[in-house]
Parts: sequence; C-alpha cells; structure tokens
Amino acid sequence: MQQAHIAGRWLSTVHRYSYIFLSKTFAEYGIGQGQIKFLMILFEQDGVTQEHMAGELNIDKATVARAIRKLETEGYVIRKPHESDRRANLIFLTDKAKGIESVIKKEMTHWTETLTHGFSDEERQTAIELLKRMAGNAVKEVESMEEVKSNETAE
Amino acid sequence: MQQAHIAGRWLSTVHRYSYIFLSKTFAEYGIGQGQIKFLMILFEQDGVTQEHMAGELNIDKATVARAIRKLETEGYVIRKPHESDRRANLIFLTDKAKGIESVIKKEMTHWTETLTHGFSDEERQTAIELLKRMAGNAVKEVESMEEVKSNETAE
DNA sequence: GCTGAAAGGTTGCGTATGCAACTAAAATTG
DNA sequence: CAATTTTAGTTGCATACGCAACCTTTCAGC
Repeated sequence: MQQAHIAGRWLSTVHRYSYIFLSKTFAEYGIGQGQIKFLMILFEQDGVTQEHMAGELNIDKATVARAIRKLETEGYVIRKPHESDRRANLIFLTDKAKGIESVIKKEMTHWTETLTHGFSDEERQTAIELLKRMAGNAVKEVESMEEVKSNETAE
Repeated sequence: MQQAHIAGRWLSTVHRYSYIFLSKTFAEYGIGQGQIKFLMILFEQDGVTQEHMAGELNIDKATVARAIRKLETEGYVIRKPHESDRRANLIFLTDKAKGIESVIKKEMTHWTETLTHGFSDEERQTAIELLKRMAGNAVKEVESMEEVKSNETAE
C-alpha cells in the first residue's frame, strides 16, 4: 500500500473539480455549486425547514440560510412561515425551479458518470457505497470530538 | 442502484468534515487545512517551485501563492529565488516544519483511518484507487471543457 | 537581437463554508 | 406559570478556493 494519507489528496481534487464543473454548468441559470444540493433535497421532498436540510446534509445552518436566500433571490424557492412554529420557515420550489429540475438532474448524473468513467458497474456501485460509509465515519468522528469538548467545558 | 447523482453528496460531506477535522487539529500550530497539502508535497520533495506544486496538486497558482505566503509568515517555509530563473521561487521547509512532520503525517494517517473505519484492507485499498481514478477523470473532463472554450474564442 | 508569446507569481474579486454570537420563539422544568 | 434551556434562523468574521487581470522574466521564431 501507498502512503495512507494520500486519500485526502484525491478527495480534495475531486471536490475542487466538481466545484469548477458545477459552477460553470449552472452559471447560466444564476445557480452556484453551493445551491444545487439544496435543490436536490427539495426535488425529493418539497416544503421542508432549513433545519431539516441542515440535518439531512450535515451542513451548517448558516450556510443553509445563505444558500436558500440566494435561491429565493433568484426566484427558485419561496419561504412560507410555518403555521404552528413561528420560528421556522418552510421552503418550497417555484415553477421556475421545477422547470429546470430535469436539466439539473441530468447534469448531476452526467458528472457522476464522468467521475466514474471507465468504471465497471460494480466499481461504480462500490465507489458510491464506500463514499457513503466514509461520510458516515467522518460525521461520527467529528461529532465525538465535539462531545468531548462540551463535556470539558461543562465540568 | 440508487440515484446516480447521490455520489456528489457523500463526496461533499467527506470533504467538509475533513476540512473541519484538519482545521481543528492543526489550529494550535497556526496551520490551516489549506496549507497541509503543500507541506505534504514538500515532505516528499523539498525545494520546488510554486508552479510545480500547482501542477502536482491540480490547484490554482493563486491559491498556491497564498498558502505558501501563510506558511512563510508562520515560519514553516522559506522562499529562495531560483538561481537561473528570476521569475521563480524555490520553497524549502524550515526546521520548524521538519519538527512537526511526524505529527502532521500521523494526523493525516489517523484521519484516513477514521474515514475508512470498518473497511477491510481490500476495501481501503479500493477506496483509494477509485478516488484516484475519479480525480483523474475529473481533471480530464474540466480540461477538455477549457479546450473547447479556447478553441471557440480563437476562431 | 527584436518582438510577441509563454511561464512564474501576485493581487482583486466573488463564492462556499464553518464557527460564534445573536434574536425570537418554543419547550422544559421546578 | 415563571425562569431556564433549546431550537430555528440570521449575521459578522475568517478561511480556502477559482478566475481574471496584471507584472516580470524567459523563450521562440523570425
């Protein structure tokens, strides 16, 4: 085996090039790479809170707030106040967003196919599964670091 | 198979949590996540140009310039003018950097082990190999997009 | 050897992100 | 039910990054 610490390098390269690709691809729609993931969530389940998205994507709620605001400004989503919890908003797709749903999904699929070009079906499946497990491990580790920290300050 | 476009989600989660972990881990040394990759390059080969690093990591030369400046400010590297090419600098590690080389490598290995927790040796190996191929595919695709663009403007 | 193109670096600007601090509205608890 | 804690969201600040424009220096072609 090579140096174990080399994994992060490829990960970081894939991430940065995904950023470049998605930014260029959706620029003509006024959508940045950072907003796509929220649209993808909404395509699955429309009308959720920002908190829900933050939890679903394991992303900071401040980042959610800004991404949703940008999408709202561009006319892709609207915020409706939650009827029984006045702290929360529910986020809904507009027709403008629904109109480009298929384009977005097509490009996302295209990018995944690009990344896994030359992979066998099995390798493609394995790649996704291993990445999912890595994501789970990453989240668990960082959360355990935070627990340690909050226990310390509580003493 | 699930939706193909789901791969990017895990990728992005792993990347963001790597960012969080590495930022926290190296904060006490005055080193950010963004500088680590350059130190790793220098641990392999000391005394290279910024251009070399940009090529090696497929990273923008402006980002290299800023990361190296930060490392220089913190006393981890020095820039020496290239003796035969007055445009270029050669970047060398200081003793301060060499003194924490083992710590950095240890933490990087630890993080990789965390990400691949519960993986068999074969899965760990596969994960690294598939990521490497994905990175290669990503770079190739974006470069081909740029070629198309420059051909268009040249006409 | 000039001239124009290419290469190495830097800086300005914009985006995506995390963290900390904040507000306002629930929810919990004594 | 009043006081405290938690939750949903926003804003300020800092970091990492890409792209474009720029400056020097080097190189290639004539």
